[in-house]
Amino acid sequence: MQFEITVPNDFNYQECLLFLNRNSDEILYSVNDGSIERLIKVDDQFIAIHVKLMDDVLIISHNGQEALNDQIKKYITHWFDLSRDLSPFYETISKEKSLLPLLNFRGLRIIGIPDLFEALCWTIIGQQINLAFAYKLKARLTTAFGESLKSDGKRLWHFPEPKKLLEISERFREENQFSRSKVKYLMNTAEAFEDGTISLEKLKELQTFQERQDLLTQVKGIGEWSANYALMKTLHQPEAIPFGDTGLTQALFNLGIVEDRKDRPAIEAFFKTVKGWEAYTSFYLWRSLY
DNA sequence: GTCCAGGTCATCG
DNA sequence: CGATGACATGGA
Repeated sequence: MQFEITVPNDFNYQECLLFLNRNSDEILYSVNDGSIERLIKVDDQFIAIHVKLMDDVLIISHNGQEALNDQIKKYITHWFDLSRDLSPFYETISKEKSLLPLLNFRGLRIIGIPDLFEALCWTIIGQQINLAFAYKLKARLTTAFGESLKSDGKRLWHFPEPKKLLEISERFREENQFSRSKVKYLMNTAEAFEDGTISLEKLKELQTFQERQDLLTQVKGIGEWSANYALMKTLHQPEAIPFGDTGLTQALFNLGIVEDRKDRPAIEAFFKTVKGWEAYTSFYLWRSLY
């Protein structure tokens, strides 16, 4: 099955691919010759999708029923944040001299994580270790507990369901170099999904950013950084700022926006100048690091 | 060996 | 409250 998505203004496929391709240990999708493959879950079914760009149109092919086209389109739209008008963002950063370098990445969109559970687990995996190692850990966790499907001779992987992560054993932890706290936090999160404390629906029902952050940080292991990261990547909340992020503070320092990377008030003051576009500014600041 | 990495929690004063 | 140490391990 195949269908098309017309891309919006200010969409740069190459910039998005560059982000997707930043680590070769990524296991949840693959990028080859400008096309992307991924195993996604829609309507409780696992569907292998293939995305490429031709003449400003995204061509989506998949191995599911035609009836799923709408939901798959929704998934892609969320993943690449295609429904956002970025022109006000570029206006905003154009007014800040220190942010002009970010205009080089015009057309880059926040690459989302449509699955809330995956997003939260990814934040836990990434806490306090370097990204390269984090990708390795994610791959180990996924191949041990995730779902997979063979498509064109290649195995595609889907992040584990909450229930599966409750099976993590001490032996797995040791053999795969997870710290005790990471495993504890992952299982806390899995439990919160299993018992209904946290769900995407519940999160969406809450009206304010603060309420949403509070719900997520109820889980031991999800702190401010993790909650805000998930709100940025899964709910596309424009005001989400990953405070405490080392990459973010590094980028702010590099651009001469803060002198002291730990100066939280200075960082908060800076973000007031990009109000409504805090998440996008953060994402572009990360982009400025490579 | 040292330092840091897309943090978080518990425990102080 | 804000500060501080523990946690845990790969990679530069």
